[in-house]
Order: sequence, then structure tokens, then C-alpha cells
Amino acid sequence: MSLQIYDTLAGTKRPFTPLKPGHIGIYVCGMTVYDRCHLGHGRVLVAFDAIVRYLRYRGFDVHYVRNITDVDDKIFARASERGIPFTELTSQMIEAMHADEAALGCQSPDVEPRATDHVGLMIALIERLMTKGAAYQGDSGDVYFRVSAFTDYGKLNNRQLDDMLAGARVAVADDKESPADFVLWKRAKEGEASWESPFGAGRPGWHIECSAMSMDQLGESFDIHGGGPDLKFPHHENEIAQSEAATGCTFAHYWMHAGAVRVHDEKMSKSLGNFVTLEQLFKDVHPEVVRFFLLQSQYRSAITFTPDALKQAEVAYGRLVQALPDTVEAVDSDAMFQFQELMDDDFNTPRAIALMFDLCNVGTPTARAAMQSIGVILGLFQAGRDAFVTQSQALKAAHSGLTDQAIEQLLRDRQNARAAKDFARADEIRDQLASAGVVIEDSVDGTRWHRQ
RNA sequence: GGCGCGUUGGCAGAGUGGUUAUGCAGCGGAUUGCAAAUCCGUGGACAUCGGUUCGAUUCCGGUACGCGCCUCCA
Repeated sequence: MSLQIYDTLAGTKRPFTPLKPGHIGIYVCGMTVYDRCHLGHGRVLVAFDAIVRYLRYRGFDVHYVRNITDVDDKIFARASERGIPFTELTSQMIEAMHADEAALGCQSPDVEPRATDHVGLMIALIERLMTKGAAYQGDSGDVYFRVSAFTDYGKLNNRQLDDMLAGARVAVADDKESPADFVLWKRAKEGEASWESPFGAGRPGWHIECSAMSMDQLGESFDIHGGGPDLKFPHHENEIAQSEAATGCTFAHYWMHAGAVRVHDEKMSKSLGNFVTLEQLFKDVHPEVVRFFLLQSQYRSAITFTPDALKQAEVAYGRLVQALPDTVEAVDSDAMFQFQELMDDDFNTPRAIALMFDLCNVGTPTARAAMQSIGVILGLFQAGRDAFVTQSQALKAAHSGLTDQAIEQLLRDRQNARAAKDFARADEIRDQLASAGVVIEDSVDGTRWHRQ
């Protein structure tokens, strides 16, 4: 079977055919850098990282582009709240994002274009749209995209323009020809960063940056465009409109959207304030566990985050880590073939993980080697077994009431009690340790312990 | 109101027109002073009502409930 990808625009899985054989250009909408990343951002990072890793494993030469939105109302607002220049805020947040991304085991995109570095390209694209009659400047000085100039408007989200106008909730700027028209260029406001342009000083609207930068990196027509679930509308719809109106050719050939992360049956989002940041999660569990947790669901399905679910993932992943082979072995090629079949079906990472457990249960050297290979392709096992255990234990020690020294002392007391056949005392100590989250294992070569 | 998605065993989460998902938890056994860890074994599910079919959790239609988008949000 060949590679199938679910295309949001088609509403179904489609066999994947790259525009240029062997090569794939992919553009993913990245972060607006005004705050720390939460688990929803993490999901997009991990999903597309795993996808890109797999495509490369499959032999494609992948050019992975992910933008950084570093001009935006929220950025200006947050920077002025904190009394710092907006560029200082964005550079802090970009640094934090890169740290989170690295912790999750994601490879950096090949290119990470920033909006502020490409304003010239955006201006050029807006001028092109004006020349074609697809853009106009209102009395306020803002420049808008003329939605009526693009007959396919709504195709990504299956929407009719009339329906959208009827249900419009957004306050309509009175210099728009139509409420559905969206801004390409915002006139400069007092005290805010702005750029000179033929339409006057101002700054770009949100959508235009992705059209300009994706086409700059990947050409006017490219293979895959991805992003989070909340970008389908209006962001990606508007990207299609302005890009295709300008070029006259198909913009992205496959549209991929990750599913939402939920908390208590609500979408995790900044606006609802119900988000948990990656930074917070990394205090409780090893970042690889977060990655594993995310990959346990297919990238398009909704995930409900609960601390218990993360705990389950930790236990399950720990078992796989323990089964990593000590030596380099030949890989079970049959298993790798199965893996490819599973992943070729729209990147079915949950089944790939199930296969890893099957291999773990088989337990032979070649099976365990295959399990490791699969994990590595999915970006797991990056710390290695010993470091993973050490790092996980260190996290738990930070939450524990007992120091390592106290634990060692209790174990010596217990050992003495056992030697004296005072099992009641020995069990009492074991219970005490257990209630502090410390599990002990007696074996012929002594007693081992770990924090649970 | 418009568009779309979901409802699987205690929990997480795949998939299939007739045969074991997988993981966590549970239960039984081996092992252990007792445990833990490990190994072996094991019960348990497809929201609801109709239809198609020899046969549907799986296809089609209705219903209920839930969710997402329609405004910035990954």
C-alpha cells in the first residue's frame, strides 16, 4: 500500500503524490510568540515532527518550514504590559519555545522564517493582489482582501459566503466592502512598530505572512500545509484565498490539521485559560513521556488531558524503555514492514506503538531491536534507558518528602530487621517507604529501590 | 442558524462485515519470608432505534448525548 494522507480540503484520505518525485515541501503554521507553549502547541510540534521523521525514513527529501509570528496585537499588548520592547518579549518566547521543542525531542525545522524579516515580501504580495483587483484600501487606510474576487472562498471549510455573513459575530469595520473581507495591511497606530509601504506606514495582517513566507520557501504551489485545528478557519481559508487569487494556481496540495487537546471536555486554549504549559508538565514527568502520551493518539483525534492519563503513559513508556536492547542486534524486518504499513495509513502512531508492545512481549533480540528502531523513527528513546531512568527519578525526588540518604538508612534498618527475622519491623519500614512513593525490590544481589 | 467531528470493555486508545488490537488497572498462577519486579494465563466493549445482509460494533438512515469551528487561539 502506498502512503495515504488525510486531506482536510478533500475531507478524506488521499494517496500521497509529491509534486516533485522524492521531494516534499511542507509548511506548518507555528507559534505566535507572546507566551509559553502549552500542551496543544506541543501536540502540533510533536505530530509534525513525527510525520517529518517518518517521511524522511520513507526516503523523501523533506523541506520542513515552520514560521514564527512575531508581530501581532497580543504581542504588543503583552510587551507593553511588561514594559519591555516587543522584540525583547518575542526573543524570550522564541528561546523558551525552542527549549520546549528540544525537550519534546523534536528536530528543528529546516527553516523558521519570522514575519518581521519578510514584510517586504508581504507588501509585494499585497501589491500583486491590488493589481489583480483582489485587494483595496479602505478610507481608514487599512488594506483588505476582496473576498468576492475569489470564487472558491470557503472551500477548505465547506462554507458558503452567504451563510458566513448571516452568522457573522465579528464587529464589521465600516470601510470594508463586505463583512467577510479581511485585513492585509493595518495602518500604523501611534506608538506601535510599523513599516513603510506604498499603502502608508503600517504592519501586515495575520494571514498574509504565511502566504508570503511559504511561497518564498516552497514556491507558489507546494505539497503539504499543516497546523493546529483552530487555524482551519479563518486563517487557512484566507491563506488559500489570497495565495490562489494572486498566483492563479493551487496553493497547498494537502492540508493537514492536528486534533485538539481538551481539558474537562473543553478545548485547551489561551482564551479559556484552561491550558497547562509544557514547562509545568516537564516538572512532573520526563518530556519523553509527554511525547509518548501525544503519540498514543492518532494526530487528528481529540485528546483529553488528565494527570491520570499522563501517569498511565509514564508507566507504559517505562516498560518499553526497560526493554531496550543492550547491544546492537539485527532488526526484525517483518516488523519494520508492518510498521510501514501502519504509518502509511495517515500516520497511525497508536498502532505503531501497539506494535512496539507486541515486539516487547515477543522479547527476542531482533524483536527488541525492531521495537527500538520504530521508537527512534517516532522520535522516542532519545535519552536512552539509563538517562531516562535517572532523569525521571530526579524529577520524582524533587517532589518527595524523603531524601535518598533517608531512604538508604531505612533500607539498612530493614535489612537488619530481616536478618534478625523481625519481618513485622521490616514490613513496617517497607510500608513507610511505599507511602512516600518509594518501591523496593529485593533480589539475590541486594535490594534495589525506585520512586514511583 | 451554518459547517464538521465524535460516542468502543474500569480508564486510555486502534481497528474490522463473520477470527486476540495494544497499554494501564483487575483477577489467577509461577516466584518471594511477605512484597515488588518479572514471566505465564485470564474475564470484560463496541450510545440508541430502524434498514441492507446468510451475518453489522464495522455499511446506510433516524434519534439522543457530547465536542469543534463560524471572533484572537496550535
